Amino acid sequence: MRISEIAAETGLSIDTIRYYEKAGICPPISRSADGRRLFSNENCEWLTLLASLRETGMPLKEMSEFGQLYQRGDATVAQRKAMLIAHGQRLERRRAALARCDALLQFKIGRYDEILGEQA
Amino acid sequence: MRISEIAAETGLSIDTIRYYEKAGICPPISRSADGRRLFSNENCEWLTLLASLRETGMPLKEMSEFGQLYQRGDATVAQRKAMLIAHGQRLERRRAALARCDALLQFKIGRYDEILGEQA
DNA sequence: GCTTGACCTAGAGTTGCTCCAGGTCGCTAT
DNA sequence: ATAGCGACCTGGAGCAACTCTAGGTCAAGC
Repeated sequence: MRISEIAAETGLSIDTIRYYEKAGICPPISRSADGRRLFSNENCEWLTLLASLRETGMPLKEMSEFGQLYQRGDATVAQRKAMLIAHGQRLERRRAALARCDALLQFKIGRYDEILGEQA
Repeated sequence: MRISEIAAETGLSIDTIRYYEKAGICPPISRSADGRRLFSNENCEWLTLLASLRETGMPLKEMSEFGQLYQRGDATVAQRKAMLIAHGQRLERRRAALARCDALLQFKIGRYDEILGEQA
């Protein structure tokens, strides 16, 4: 697949994908004869996972660490599982922050509606 | 209140609070005789709101715009309401991203457990 | 054969912090 | 008194994670 297809598939920007490759956050991507990136299915799945982890707050350093472990095979499964569980806790904290903010928004919007009611 | 108390209250770092004041993202804070910041209750509530909006992905530019509107009084209530509603939609998208990532984590962890079962 | 569009690279710019060096002030213990 | 401590101050450097720009290659369609 071409880079534009991967961008559409993963939601990452083309620049971000190139940046991830250069910084070693995803594995090196194979190239066509004229130097363009050609993504395998495995590349695509990997970037989809990375996009989801990143979108929910995993730092790049941790993402590349996860990639290193993956490359070392099944011996690192327990470590990888621990990383994903830790990330799950991050999700939980984010969910709580969203809920708190939502409550605050509802409260504020309610007060705005009162003011708008008086003005009318 | 002192800056360390505001940091504890809002979850923002002391550096971030100073940065917000310098960048005009929060209103200027009054000072004690020897130059230390003294936060009013209103300052504290405002920073609490900003912290919650920021934590859930509102850009700083939008936050200061919201502050500008607030300063212009009740005439801007409708605009401010629209901004908060738009932010509520951002919350919704974030919630969906968290849920997708959570599903992915559960799936991956399940597969890791299978591998770990075989290894045992 | 020339233009168009998708790709390439290197490098500069942006956002939003975070950290550091060097300095002030008020308080306590010697 | 003074020496040290802790909480604060400023200006500016450093950093993470993109995002954009300039200048270039190449294949395909008109």
